[in-house]
Amino acid sequence: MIDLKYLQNHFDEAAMKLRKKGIGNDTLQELKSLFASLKEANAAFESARAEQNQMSKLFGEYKREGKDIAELKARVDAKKEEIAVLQEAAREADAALYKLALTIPNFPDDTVPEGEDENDNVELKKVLEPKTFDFKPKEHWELAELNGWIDFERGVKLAKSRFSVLRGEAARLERALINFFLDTNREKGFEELCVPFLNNAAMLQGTGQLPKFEDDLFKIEDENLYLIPTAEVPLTNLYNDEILSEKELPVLMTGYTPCFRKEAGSAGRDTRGMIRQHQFDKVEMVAISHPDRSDEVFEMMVQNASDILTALELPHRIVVLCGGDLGFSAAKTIDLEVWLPGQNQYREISSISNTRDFQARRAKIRFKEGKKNRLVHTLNGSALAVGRTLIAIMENYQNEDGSITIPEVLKKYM
RNA sequence: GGACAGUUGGGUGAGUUGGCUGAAACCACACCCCUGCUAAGGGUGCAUAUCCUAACGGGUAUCGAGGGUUCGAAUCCCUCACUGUCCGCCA
Repeated sequence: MIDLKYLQNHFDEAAMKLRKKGIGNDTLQELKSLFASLKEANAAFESARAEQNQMSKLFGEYKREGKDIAELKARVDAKKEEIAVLQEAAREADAALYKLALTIPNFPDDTVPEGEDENDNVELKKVLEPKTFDFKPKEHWELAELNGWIDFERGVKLAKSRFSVLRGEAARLERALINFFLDTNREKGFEELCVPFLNNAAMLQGTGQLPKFEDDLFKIEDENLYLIPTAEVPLTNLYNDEILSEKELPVLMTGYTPCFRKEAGSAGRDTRGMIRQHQFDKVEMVAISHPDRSDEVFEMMVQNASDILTALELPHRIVVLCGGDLGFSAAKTIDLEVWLPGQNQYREISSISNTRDFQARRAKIRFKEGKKNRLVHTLNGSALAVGRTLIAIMENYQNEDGSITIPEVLKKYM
């Protein structure tokens, strides 16, 4: 959630920032006035309640001294009626404010380029040159079929479309990648965690998936639980409603989880192959950082993800997302896009974001700075998306006969 | 799933004949003093959120969550959640 006081005191600045994300002034004006209404309603309620509390105290004294309480009781009863109305008004103001506030995206950093969509993202650099093939490289689904690696049909039978089954070497390679990613992250100082794959609504709200993106989530019937769309949710919310000590920062965490997404807005996109599935494996990095040092942590995370791709000898490029392509919670996002020779294009394989204090405010993650509590910064990033790495390996390591060479660094995991 | 017990501040843990307890005590933590060496002692501060104030300070809310009784609830009642133990089932 954005800082409402900042919105109140620096409206024009705030509005300018959110324009990058396509939020209009009207919405912000409404938010600002809801905030003002809440403050007003609260003030009225609280002062009335203060009077009541005052009288209640007197009540005790009167009784002890044996005074007549009839008149006092009449007064306090009248006050109570007044309070009931004020309290209800304050509650409504609160509900109205948060209903809107929770749907407002984070402010983009000033360094985020302007732009509408992914076409306006800015490439920062390329790492490793795409390899040239002396034959026409195949796409991963052709290779999957040739090698019997992915069983799309039976995945659909077991669940529904956009589910698939990895078989044999592919399943082993998937597992090898998970281990390789986790080991690498651990060596960089990330603590490895194994977390629940179902999280409750409060946690999903903490990281920003709820209330606005409920349609993208798989929900468990009759339970207040959702399948996680990313390990960012459990890892970040590990410290939900907690106050850390300053010396614990930064908290660096990594974990492997499957991720579940309805891909509701992506009907028709990437229907062929394994690029966009309802369930995919991912190894995630999450950092809880001191707010003054989150930029360094961010750089480190980008570097780490890039290093992993380099170790796998996979050509990739590093792209900074423009305002229009930035996710809801992110202040800044850098994507790593891996080269897919079969598709002849770069495709996203990692997305690393600094959410600044946006998630911290929602999830109430703070740290003690001296005597005061201050919101932390939270960051998350894939290192890496496992299924897409598998695809990248298939396409980049393919041989003319359709066989696939196992990358050197993975051999010890196979 | 059944039975019983519990849920208080960073931790342990008092408080359950309703008001003087937002919360004793101890531990941890921070700062200061003394002392001096593989220690110890003394002092002060220390829940969260929010509002008012230049500040001092004060208001409001929160003792698992929500609701109720009452002038007034951590304390009484109801519902739910969670934890523990025993039983059942189970990887």
